[in-house]
Amino acid sequence: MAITIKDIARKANVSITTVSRVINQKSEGIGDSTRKKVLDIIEELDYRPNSIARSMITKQTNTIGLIIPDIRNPFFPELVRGVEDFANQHAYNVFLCNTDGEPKRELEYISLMKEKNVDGIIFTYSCAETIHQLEEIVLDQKIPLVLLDRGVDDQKFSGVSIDNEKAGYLATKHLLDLSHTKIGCITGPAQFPNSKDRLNGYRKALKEAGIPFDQDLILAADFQMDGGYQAAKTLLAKKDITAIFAFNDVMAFGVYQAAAEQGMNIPEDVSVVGFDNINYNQLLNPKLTTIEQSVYDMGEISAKILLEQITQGGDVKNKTLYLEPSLILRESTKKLEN
Amino acid sequence: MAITIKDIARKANVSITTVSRVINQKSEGIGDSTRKKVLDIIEELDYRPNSIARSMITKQTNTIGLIIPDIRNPFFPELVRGVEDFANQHAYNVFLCNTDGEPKRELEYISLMKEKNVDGIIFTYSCAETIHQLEEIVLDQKIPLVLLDRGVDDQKFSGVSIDNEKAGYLATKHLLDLSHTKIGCITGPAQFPNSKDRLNGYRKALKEAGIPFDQDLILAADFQMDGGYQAAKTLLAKKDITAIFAFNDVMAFGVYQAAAEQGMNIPEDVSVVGFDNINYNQLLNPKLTTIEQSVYDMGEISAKILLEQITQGGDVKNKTLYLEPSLILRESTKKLEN
DNA sequence: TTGTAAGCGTTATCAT
DNA sequence: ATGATAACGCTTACAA
Repeated sequence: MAITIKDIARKANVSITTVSRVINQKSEGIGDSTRKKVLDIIEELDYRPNSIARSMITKQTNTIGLIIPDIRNPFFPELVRGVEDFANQHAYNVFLCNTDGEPKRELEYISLMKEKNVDGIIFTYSCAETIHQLEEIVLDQKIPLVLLDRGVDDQKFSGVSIDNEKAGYLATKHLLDLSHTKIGCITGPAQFPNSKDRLNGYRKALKEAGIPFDQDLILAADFQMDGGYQAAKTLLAKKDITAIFAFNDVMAFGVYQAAAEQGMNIPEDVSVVGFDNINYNQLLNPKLTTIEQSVYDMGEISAKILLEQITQGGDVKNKTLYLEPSLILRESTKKLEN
Repeated sequence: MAITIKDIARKANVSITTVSRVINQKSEGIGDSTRKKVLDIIEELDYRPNSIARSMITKQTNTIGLIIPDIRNPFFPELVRGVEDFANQHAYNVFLCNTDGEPKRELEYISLMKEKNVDGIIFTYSCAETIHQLEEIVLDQKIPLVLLDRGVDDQKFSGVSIDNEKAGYLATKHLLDLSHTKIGCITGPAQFPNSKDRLNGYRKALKEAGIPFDQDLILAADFQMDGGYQAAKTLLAKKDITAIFAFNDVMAFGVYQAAAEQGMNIPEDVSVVGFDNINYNQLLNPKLTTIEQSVYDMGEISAKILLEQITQGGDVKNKTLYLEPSLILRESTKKLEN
């Protein structure tokens, strides 16, 4: 049997109330000698208050839920770390949940987290439809929630994301500046807001340069390497494309594979721009030019916003933050010679 | 105010006991009509029992702690996923904790997990000393714990790991078979049991081949890319080394960098073997020959063992499992011409 | 088949 | 400055 506040009280000849007071550092009204006595006994017995019992009363668990598609996607470890570090610094623990982007599991985890009485949730969703149901589940119970990365709805929830449109614009502009005009695009799933926004940036850059938008140059994939590979194969085959903009680095890896298979060199035959700047991608040959998003920061900031909402309680205003993307120039893009 | 078992009871005109019974699916003694009535109301009000309150009584939280050095190390996402999947399938949630291998944080997290009343802990430690303190903290309270990956102590705790000695042997043997005799070794921190075991395998292979062991060929690093890079620089400079065995892939990446800097080609000038077979390393040029460990499986198995211990309660025998490593032949090793 | 009541380990309220 | 006691929301003997 674990040792409880009662044991401390008994051994110190005080009431459990007193013990509770010294544990919670109530400054008011405790004799110095009593405090010391209690503290000593706590130390001696190595007593730790049972946080479950505490939670019952305080309605706080010092726990947050972090729901993401898949930690194996190299984008997420950095993000998770940002969340966990900030949370831990503020005495919170984090439940990690992988949904694989399946709507059913997304909803299940949300429910589960509610059942476990987390103080708040950070959620990277995959399915737009989930968001609607979220409102029912979360909104009326006022459990703080911040949407992370995949599109953000600044009406109903707080959110953190990069400025995806700007990012799409930057990447495309870079290729245009290198005289490319036939720029293939491998997007994420069409319904993802982040994909839409990046594509908007792409169109904007094109329009600015007076180049017509060609739907045939756009292929949707799944943010996986093989998806990028398949899409690249199609793009490289059927069009006189001189550059490809992949909406994440992992898919850009697939482009590398497809190019190698077809005996095309990067960047001589085709320029490639990625997205995310995940670790170790500078090991690629040639090194990948890509869009950097401060993933760790995103995680940290989302945790910060969440904890603010938690501590401020009830009716805080939602807050949506957009981080600045930037272009990392490496070796996979090259001016088009003619 | 969230809705409780009382609300259900009141609305159904039954006692909370009855409600509790139908929630927990006690087969015994509940009238079909009552059950249906209660179920309907639960559905209607979308009631979920408060797991905190439940935990107070049952002494179970359906929660486990997973303590690792750093999720950003590409070895861990796969492992974490294995744990989380298995846990989730059995209605457990997992707290993710990153220690950066700092002994202080390792201990803190263990304590924290105890305070949060997790049902068990999966622990990848970094500091041998931590293990001693673990005994005090964990053993006398019989909180189930399984040691993962970094060395295993089959006396006091359960554990899951690959057969590191065999892995070291396999890698070294492969290089010996290719006629290499001057084989540099970049190990992990010297005190890590997994490093020691891998080195033992290296020695064993050498001995078998009748080649003397040379301590100067062995450099300890930190499992990070830069550590591998530094060590490789030293090794490549001072010795007529023709092959390097790095104790993880990330350090092998560092070897690639160092080799490139010194204008050495892999595998023509130096053969390289890695360890872990992390994702995307086949994107390296040349593709990395490495030791495969079934990381996902390790995670899954550790979760399985942990849950067994949890459900069997009290005095289960500790269980230590060693998985089989295997050599993945790719392009970074080559027969030594002479 | 159903209900009453005790109790889990805390904190919060109100006395003393 | 300290203590008695009622919660918190549930499960579980023990009754009925």
